Amino acid sequence: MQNEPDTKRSSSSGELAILEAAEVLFAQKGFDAVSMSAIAKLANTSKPNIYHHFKNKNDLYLAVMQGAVRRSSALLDTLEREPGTFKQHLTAFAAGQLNNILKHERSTQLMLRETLSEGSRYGQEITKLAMGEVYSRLVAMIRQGQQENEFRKEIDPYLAAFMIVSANMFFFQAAPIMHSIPEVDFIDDANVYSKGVMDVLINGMFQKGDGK
Amino acid sequence: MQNEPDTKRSSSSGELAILEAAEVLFAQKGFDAVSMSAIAKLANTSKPNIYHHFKNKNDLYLAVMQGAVRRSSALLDTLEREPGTFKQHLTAFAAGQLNNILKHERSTQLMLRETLSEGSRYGQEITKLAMGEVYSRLVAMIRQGQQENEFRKEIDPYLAAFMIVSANMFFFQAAPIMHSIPEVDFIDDANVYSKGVMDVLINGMFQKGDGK
DNA sequence: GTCTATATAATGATAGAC
DNA sequence: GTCTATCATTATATAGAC
Repeated sequence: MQNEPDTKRSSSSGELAILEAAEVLFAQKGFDAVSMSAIAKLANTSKPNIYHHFKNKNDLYLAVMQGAVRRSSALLDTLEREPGTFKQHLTAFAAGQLNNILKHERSTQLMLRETLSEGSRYGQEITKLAMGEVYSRLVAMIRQGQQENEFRKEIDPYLAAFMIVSANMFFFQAAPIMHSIPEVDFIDDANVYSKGVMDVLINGMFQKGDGK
Repeated sequence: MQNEPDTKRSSSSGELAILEAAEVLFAQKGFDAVSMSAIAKLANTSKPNIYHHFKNKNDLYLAVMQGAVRRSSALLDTLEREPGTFKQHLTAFAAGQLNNILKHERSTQLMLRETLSEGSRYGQEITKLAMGEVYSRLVAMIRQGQQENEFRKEIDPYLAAFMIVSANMFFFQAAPIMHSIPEVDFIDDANVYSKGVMDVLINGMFQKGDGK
């Protein structure tokens, strides 16, 4: 029934099809622009069947968000222990997170939508958790770099981490409108982009002799 | 104030109230989540009166977008000719654009929404124009810095400009969910943020002796 | 230009058969 | 679990009076 296991759902076969269809449509058009009929149609089922699995439209949306975020943060763990120097570590993490974003573009789109909706459907809390996870790891890495005297200590690690997340998120978000600018070639290759970004950022944070 | 250049509408008194109300609501909740009744109520008028001034909901939305973008890009001109060194110039421009974003938050919210909507209401074209204007100016400035041997020549000016725009846009977008993190203080002051960001970026692009 | 009243279609959600 | 049929509500949009 539609009771609430706090982290997970039963995920029967029909339920999965509904969830998948809903995720596609919610990511594409946003919560209000998607009708239950459209979801039912894409999931090859009927509207009442959706209501059999989910209490209402909000409940369905929440389930979609939770699934999306859970999938996104899973891959993050594999990036935690990377070999190499400190700078390589940070660079690899940033590139991995960007690839993660692009791999789960529907989840990302959903999360970005939430940040723009003010009186939100508590999906904003979920977004905060997901982004906060990435964010706090980045902050910790940069702090460590400062303690090892690799990075300038006057730099706010929260701000530096924010710049990395910002570059990754906005890459995803602006890609559709950047593709039409012919001189911009980095937008076609996330690895090229990430390398270029981290080159500037790490160089900018780097502890060196000459003054600024 | 409402002197109409060329392609603009009459902007009678009632029309302005409708446009303003629509902009507020569209920015807050998005196109589909806003009803004509709600707009009429906020504008202190009736629904049929909106249809007297605008052909349909899409037409109203387009008018809102155009007005928003026109207002945003107007202030940009004043930033073009800033005194000081090259680095000061770039820093001032970036800070000015961020202030511009925050000053016209409804316009910005509308534009960001457009980037997330795929089969969009041709408002995406408008967004591209508005962002492209800022973007191309930044690219030109960075290029000039490279020609004057102030910035490293191996850096893609398009990518560097993108990083600045990205930092500014995402600052605006993520502010709501960053405010709850107590250690993050830069989010409360756009000038502090912009200064920190440009410090890292300019330092990262700076041409200096030691290799990377 | 602005309104009341209304047409028409689509929405979220339910009842109840199988 | 899945469906057909239907509810009440709300949406966009129009007709026509003033």
